[in-house]
Amino acid sequence: MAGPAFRAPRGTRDWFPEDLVIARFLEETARATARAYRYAEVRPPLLEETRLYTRSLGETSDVVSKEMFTVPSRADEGVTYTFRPEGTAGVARAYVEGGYPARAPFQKWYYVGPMFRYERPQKGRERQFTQFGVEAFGSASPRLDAEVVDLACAYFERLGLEGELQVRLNTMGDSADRERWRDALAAYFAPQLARRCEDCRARFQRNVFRLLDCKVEACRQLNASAPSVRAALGPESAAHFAAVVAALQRLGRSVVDDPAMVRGLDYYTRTVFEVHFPPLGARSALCGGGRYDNLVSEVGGPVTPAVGFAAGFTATELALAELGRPDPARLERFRTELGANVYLVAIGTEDRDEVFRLAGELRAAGVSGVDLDYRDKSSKAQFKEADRLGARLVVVIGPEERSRNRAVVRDMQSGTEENVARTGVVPRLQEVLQP
RNA sequence: GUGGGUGUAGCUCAGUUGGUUAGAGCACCAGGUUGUGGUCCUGGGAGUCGGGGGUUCGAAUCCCCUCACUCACCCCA
Repeated sequence: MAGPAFRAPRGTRDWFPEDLVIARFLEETARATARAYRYAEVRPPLLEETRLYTRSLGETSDVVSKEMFTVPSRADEGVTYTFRPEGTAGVARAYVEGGYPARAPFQKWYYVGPMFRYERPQKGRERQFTQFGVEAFGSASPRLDAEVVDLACAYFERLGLEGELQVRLNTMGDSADRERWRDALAAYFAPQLARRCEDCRARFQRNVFRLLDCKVEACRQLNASAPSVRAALGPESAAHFAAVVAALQRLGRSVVDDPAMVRGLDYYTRTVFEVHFPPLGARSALCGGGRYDNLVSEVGGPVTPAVGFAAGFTATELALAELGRPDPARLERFRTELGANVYLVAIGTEDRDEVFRLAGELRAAGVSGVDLDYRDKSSKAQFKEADRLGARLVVVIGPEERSRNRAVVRDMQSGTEENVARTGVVPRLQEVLQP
């Protein structure tokens, strides 16, 4: 056979029913966790005007400079749209456009859905991937930062990654602090560029903060005495950071203070954090987030403090698979839905119409997972199919049953059969499947 | 964008120093006598060996190109 004529675009994949078992687990756990903290779902479009991203994420960010899926507008010359590479900018735009700043400024929202980045695919990274994110608008309280971090942790715990989660926390300061820090870093790094790696020299032009998380050993040593953001913090930012740590402690969350952690997007202010699962080694980061007090005003709204995070399903799914979590029993519910509850078997060709009619009655009565054979299989093969689909019950109708207006109901687990009146089949099945 | 690895049945793979009709396991389908699953047995369908070109009497096997996938770097979820 020749290869398929069409393939899914590079970096994308098809989610087949059996793959959706884990995807739905991730998604429904996300919804349940968000609900526990009273975050409500929001669904902005998958595309936004390109300039929303160049404006909010920063022209020099990698995402904007080389990873956007952009399409032209057919109507407006010069306007382009971009498939969302992340969720926060679009949600912030929707928050403003929906009029929330004036009528109900405090909002706790979450979203689950696909994001797109034009990158070279590799392990744990795709061009289309799903993110679960939360955004809380309208409060600068450090307790809200703590709640968001706590929610992120709770999510991973509910997924089965409990026990060894690590929260790494840092602050980027407010705008003024950040400027001071940037200048200090530039002044410190400039004279040592010759001794640093090529990537660092490139980063120096693009984003000085990024030199801090270089992995090259020589660079790391040079980083050890780099000016800390803490020295550049004004009293308010310093107090905020301390209050976030304290609030997290009140929730029983201890954090790792990581002054070298910086995030790639321009909109972060003050709190930034990542949740890691150290047993995963190099790829231990499960989610990232932080506070973005300037973003809402950046996209046209009034100055509005906000904080949030986003977790990628790809990395999380990988983590779960590598660790053999969660317990398979917890996925059983999703897997069961792929199979049948009731399978109807027709003995002879002339019984098929009656079986088909019964299927209609059962579905109309609200019984779920009702299926039957459509491929003219032998009765034996029909039973085999029922077994493969995990049917709890099989209803058999043959010439004998039809002539006497009866049907046989077989319990596939015990193997016991009972002969019931044809009119009693629906109530009987409802009764058995009820508990 | 830069580098490495891999491409043989639906899936996981084998295929000896290039030698006749390319194999296994799983999966799938059908049987193992009259209307019944899970085990077992038998049989079956299915691959232009990623694609193209070259070397050779002969290529899945050697060479070149190309595509795809994959891993790493950059960056990130």
